[in-house]
Amino acid sequence: MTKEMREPTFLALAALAGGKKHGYAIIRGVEELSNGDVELKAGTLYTMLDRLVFEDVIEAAGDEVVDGRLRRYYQLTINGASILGAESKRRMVVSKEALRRLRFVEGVA
Amino acid sequence: MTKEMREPTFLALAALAGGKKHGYAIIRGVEELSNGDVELKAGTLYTMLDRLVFEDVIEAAGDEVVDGRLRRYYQLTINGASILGAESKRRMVVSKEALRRLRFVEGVA
DNA sequence: TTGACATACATAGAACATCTATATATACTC
DNA sequence: GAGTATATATAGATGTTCTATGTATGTCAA
Repeated sequence: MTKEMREPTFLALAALAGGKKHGYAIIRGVEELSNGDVELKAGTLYTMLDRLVFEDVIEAAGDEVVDGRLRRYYQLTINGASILGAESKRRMVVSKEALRRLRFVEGVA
Repeated sequence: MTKEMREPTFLALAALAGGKKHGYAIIRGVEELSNGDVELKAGTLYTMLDRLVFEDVIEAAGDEVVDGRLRRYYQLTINGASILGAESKRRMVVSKEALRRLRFVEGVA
């Protein structure tokens, strides 16, 4: 099967879909995208960024120093944007179908 | 954060949204739901079923013997249907937003 | 009749992303 | 001086999934 993309990864990539961001901004972006109910952990994020760079899904997009603190920017690669697009579409199709089926069962949705 | 629901679990619950199914039928259902690109492994499924019963997301729905082979049926609980509904809606919102953002960046989607 | 494949359930151990916890450091506010 | 926000980083624990294997029946083709 196509390897599973886990939720925190999907949300981080979705956060980057709006343009380049540094790590901490991705954490904020994920929080915003999920209406506050997903708080990406720092430990998860920085490990993930290394992995995604290695997999050519994202790439470094310049460093910056603001208030004496380093900001390391990242952006989607072409490949990464394509992967995120495909994953988003796949998720929409399955989610829609799940909701459709639930409505046949009872008034759950 | 709300605990992550992993992809195989989501697909299995979506397969059950259409009504009760036995284990092997869930594997087929997931394959169908994903247009053949996700093959839920037997080891994953039977472990998962035990876990989901324990968590009150699904429940046993009767055993049957067909051609000398046991079929153990499962169905969503009220709780499980509600969880699946919420998860599906959440996924749709995020996926839609990701696609919207990608279109602003370039013609990827 | 042997071999392959579909059906059907089950368990043990490995792999791996995420989580918890911790560390470092600056700036602002109470 | 304590707490919170910003910002990155690493070590170790957790837990779902994966790989591999086992058992067993029925069907179809070589």
